[in-house]
Amino acid sequence: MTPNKEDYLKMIFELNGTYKKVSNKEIVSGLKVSAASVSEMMTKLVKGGYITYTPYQGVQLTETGIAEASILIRKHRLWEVFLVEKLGYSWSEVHEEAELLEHVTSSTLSERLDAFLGFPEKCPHGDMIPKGTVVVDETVTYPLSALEVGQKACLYKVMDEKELLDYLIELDMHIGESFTLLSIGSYEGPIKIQKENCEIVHISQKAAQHLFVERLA
Amino acid sequence: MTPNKEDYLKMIFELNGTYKKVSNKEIVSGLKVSAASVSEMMTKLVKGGYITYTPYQGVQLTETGIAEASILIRKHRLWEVFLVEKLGYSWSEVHEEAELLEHVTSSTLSERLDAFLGFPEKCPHGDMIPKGTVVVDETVTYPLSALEVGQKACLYKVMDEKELLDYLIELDMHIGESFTLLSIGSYEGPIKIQKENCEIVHISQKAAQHLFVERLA
DNA sequence: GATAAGTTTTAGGTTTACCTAAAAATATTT
DNA sequence: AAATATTTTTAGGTAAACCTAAAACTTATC
Repeated sequence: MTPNKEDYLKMIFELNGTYKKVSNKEIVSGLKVSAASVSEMMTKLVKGGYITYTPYQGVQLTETGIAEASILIRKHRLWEVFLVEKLGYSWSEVHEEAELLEHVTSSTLSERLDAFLGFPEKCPHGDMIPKGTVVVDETVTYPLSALEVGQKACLYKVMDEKELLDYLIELDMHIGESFTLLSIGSYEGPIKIQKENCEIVHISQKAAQHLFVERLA
Repeated sequence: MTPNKEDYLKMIFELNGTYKKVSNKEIVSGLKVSAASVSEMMTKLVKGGYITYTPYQGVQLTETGIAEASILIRKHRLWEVFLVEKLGYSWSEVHEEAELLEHVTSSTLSERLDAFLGFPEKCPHGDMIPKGTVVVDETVTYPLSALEVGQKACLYKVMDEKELLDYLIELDMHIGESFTLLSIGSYEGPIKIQKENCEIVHISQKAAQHLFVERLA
């Protein structure tokens, strides 16, 4: 897919480069490029003032870097809302399309799109849509796998990964849906939850690690 | 802007490469790249089977080339409709945005966009939107500059060029608008036309060469 | 603390777009 | 037809992404 500077910045952002150092290794697996390419790009991003770099330690976004990444993420998420709400895409299909659209979106276009969509707060996966270049505080969430039995929670966001999204559609689970954790299987067995309509759903441990929930009273 | 193969094909199409040979020179000015670059790209397009090339004579699109170009033009024009009708752009602003969007539009996306827009027939500049890969016959039009005094005509399409489009907005002229030609100034003087609301408009000869009209009875 | 394992960097090369400048081919003018 | 002008091609180079393989550095293990 040939990521460019913008993609690197976004990846660093997604790996929490806003508040901690991110290793080259993480970027390598995130973008599926060679370690050499990452190393080379980090040098360029330092020159551009987007990141600070401690060799062998990792990179962290500067203010400029955070702003750049936020703008891109904003565009990405606005397109996702558009694709789902206006064009009838399912939320598991939108990521790849948005990935391409984001890079050719002028600021004028993103502002008008935002207005057209009625200034949405969140993308279809439940992530906040940054306003301007300001990074929005995300709600405190936990992986579903970290909950205790009996805890009531609400599905808040989902890692943006096609297979996982398809799996959720199969399970008929949606963002914003509340449920109570019934039991956690041993030996990697599935987690059992009960939805508000009393339906019982079995979720693999692996998926549970990528589903983020808000604890409810 | 760094045109790629798709842009070259589209440019050849727009220079009527469907039914006649197009010179390198024309492509040079159309895409604002060096003659060397055009020459190099033509070699590649021949290898890909998109064009036939007679050295020093010019290029012509093959069936494959026509199909590729039509798909791209379809995407371009659908985006233009979207930008004007849904996002409130004026028709003089949409070309550049659509130019970028068209390249990142999957066939799924273009089909869904088409449906969302209600299967429009024409883009905001009055050009037909190709359906699938089939090239649609364009209505027979003439440059406004070729009309005779007294002829009634209808503005059908406009060369997609920002300055010209802005000029038309200034003159309050719109696609589909009917008028009668009153007089043609000598010494490159303006052409005078009378709109249906009786308003009289003066159009420069230069603009008149880039405005295409349908003759009315 | 020495060895092994893992990570990052450097070195050297590829691709695909671009370019300028000069050579070759064609077209036009005298 | 010869000279001039225009257009196209070729030759040689740049830029920004990529890569593999080997060297350098850091961390973990024995």
